[in-house]
Amino acid sequence: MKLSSRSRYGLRAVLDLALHYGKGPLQIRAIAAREEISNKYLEQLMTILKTSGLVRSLRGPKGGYILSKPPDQIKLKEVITALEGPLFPVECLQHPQFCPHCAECITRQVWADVQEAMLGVLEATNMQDLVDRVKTSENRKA
Amino acid sequence: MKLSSRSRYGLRAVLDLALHYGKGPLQIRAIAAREEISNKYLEQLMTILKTSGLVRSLRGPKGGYILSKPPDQIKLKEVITALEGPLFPVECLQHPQFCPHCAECITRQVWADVQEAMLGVLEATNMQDLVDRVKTSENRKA
DNA sequence: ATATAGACTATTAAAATAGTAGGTTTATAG
DNA sequence: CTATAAACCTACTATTTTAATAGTCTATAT
Repeated sequence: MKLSSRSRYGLRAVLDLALHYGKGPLQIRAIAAREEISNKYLEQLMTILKTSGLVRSLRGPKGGYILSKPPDQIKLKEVITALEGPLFPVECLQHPQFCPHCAECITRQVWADVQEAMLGVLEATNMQDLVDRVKTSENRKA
Repeated sequence: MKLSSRSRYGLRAVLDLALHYGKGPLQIRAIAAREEISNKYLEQLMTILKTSGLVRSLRGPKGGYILSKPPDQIKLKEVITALEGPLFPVECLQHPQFCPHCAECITRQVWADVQEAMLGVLEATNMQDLVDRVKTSENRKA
């Protein structure tokens, strides 16, 4: 029941982009350095995020990546789903035919409750919320 | 972010034991047949549950497994933790030294929120709750 | 032109997962 | 006392996923 590094790194990269929203593109190299992720691995994550439509890329010198929407319009759920795939704790919630017991399975209801609890958090929070948290935490420090 | 089959099967096995609580031991063969799990694989799961103290075993003919406490004293969290290991969506929540950014990491707070939401469900529900749900769902059918 | 930066394709080492196989021990029923 | 039922124990294995790494190709700003 662990999240992949893909999602951990990816969310940090998106937060980095959100912190720079409106200030031009960020390069992989810069993000990777700040977040201490391998250049090449981050490249793959950015490709995933680009395919999902969350970020846009600009090629060539002075290129890089930008968010395709303002941070307050990006729910965490979108980011994590893009990176991690559909957020089902068990296969049978997504594909009932996966298990012949689905119709009457009581444990399946439990997993539905768990899923709902998780999604509740990820739908209630957007990238701007995280940006704000970063800024207040930086003020506290200063 | 998927639960292992270990946990899915294991919880179903524990629920099976809970449904028969007080009526003597259940054999692996019987549980495996009802839940459509391989005998040998279920055997491993029962060993895990036994090591964690959730079930007790009786050897020899007419032996089998029983819950070591009444169903209303077994929270789902105990069962899942026994099978799945500690329920941390990211390593750095459990071991802050895992990542050098932990102190100031805002995404880490998100994962803490997600964890709290999940654990909320798993701590609020016990095995007797599931037994009750099975019984009401059976009554509805009849 | 040329340097910069993303895009694409392939490979890989390590770990986890979901089993399978087969023999050993223990307790009970007859 | 002996046959048998059942848990117990050790080992193996095929598959998948993960987290990268490597190298080449393409677009573009200056």
